[in-house]
Amino acid sequence: MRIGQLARSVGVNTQTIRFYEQQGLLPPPDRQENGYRAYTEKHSERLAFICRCRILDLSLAEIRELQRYQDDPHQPCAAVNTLLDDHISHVRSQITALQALEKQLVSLRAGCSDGREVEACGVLAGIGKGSAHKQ
Amino acid sequence: MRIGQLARSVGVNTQTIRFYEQQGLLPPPDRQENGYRAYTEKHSERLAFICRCRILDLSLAEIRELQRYQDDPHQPCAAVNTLLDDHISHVRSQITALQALEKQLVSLRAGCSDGREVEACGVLAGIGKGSAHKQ
DNA sequence: TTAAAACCATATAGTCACTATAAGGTCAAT
DNA sequence: ATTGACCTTATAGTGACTATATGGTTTTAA
Repeated sequence: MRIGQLARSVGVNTQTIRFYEQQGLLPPPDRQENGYRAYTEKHSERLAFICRCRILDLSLAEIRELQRYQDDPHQPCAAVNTLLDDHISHVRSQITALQALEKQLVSLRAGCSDGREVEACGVLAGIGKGSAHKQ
Repeated sequence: MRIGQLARSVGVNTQTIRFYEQQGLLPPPDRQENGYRAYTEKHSERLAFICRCRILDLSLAEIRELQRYQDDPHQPCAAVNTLLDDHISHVRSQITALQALEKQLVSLRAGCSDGREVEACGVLAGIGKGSAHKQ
């Protein structure tokens, strides 16, 4: 299978596949006589795994770690669970931060309705005062 | 005021201030005889405004836009409100996406408890199957 | 047969908002 | 005289790609 076919079948673009190879996430495939990359079903599965991890918003470093577990399957799986638990708390704290942000933005927005001049705009005035320091 | 004092007073680091200058967010200050940047109160206010916008997670491009409104205060402020409304919907869709992601991760995590070998791990198996395509 | 299109290759630069490093000049205090 | 804190510029690194440039190969159509 050439790179274009693999890309279409998994739904990524070809540069991304080369990028994953360069990053050590996808093993370098054999080459055809003309130098084209020749992929096998194994590559396709590995790439699909990477894509599903990315959908779960795992970083490439986390994916590399999961791959090390896959490649040595007789370890205890506690580390995998820990990785996922950490990722879940990461996602949760992102959600919390964004919800606080949303509240702030909505209250700022409530300070102005259209039809004024910028000079009298409650939104710009609202940003202009208040604390500039992060927590 | 020199760059270090400004940085301390607003709570950013000096490179960030130079970066904002280079990006056109902070006007280039006059220089002392030795070439050191000499900031005024205006700069301090402008920098504080930028910081508050960044806390609200506005992009540098959005901040540049807001500054254009500040610098020409006799326009209608509808554009400011629109910018903020767009930003609020952006934040909301981030929240929604992360909540869906959290659900997915939690259900994946439920598929395994510790004490197994990686080979039998429900988490890795769970990532290994399912769709790899983004919507 | 030839020419266009679709494909493949590598290398390099750009995105965003910084942060870090290198290499050096200036100033106050010891 | 030298240490340390400050300032300067320029350049590279972060993460996960995406885009561009330049050129070779293969397939398809006129």
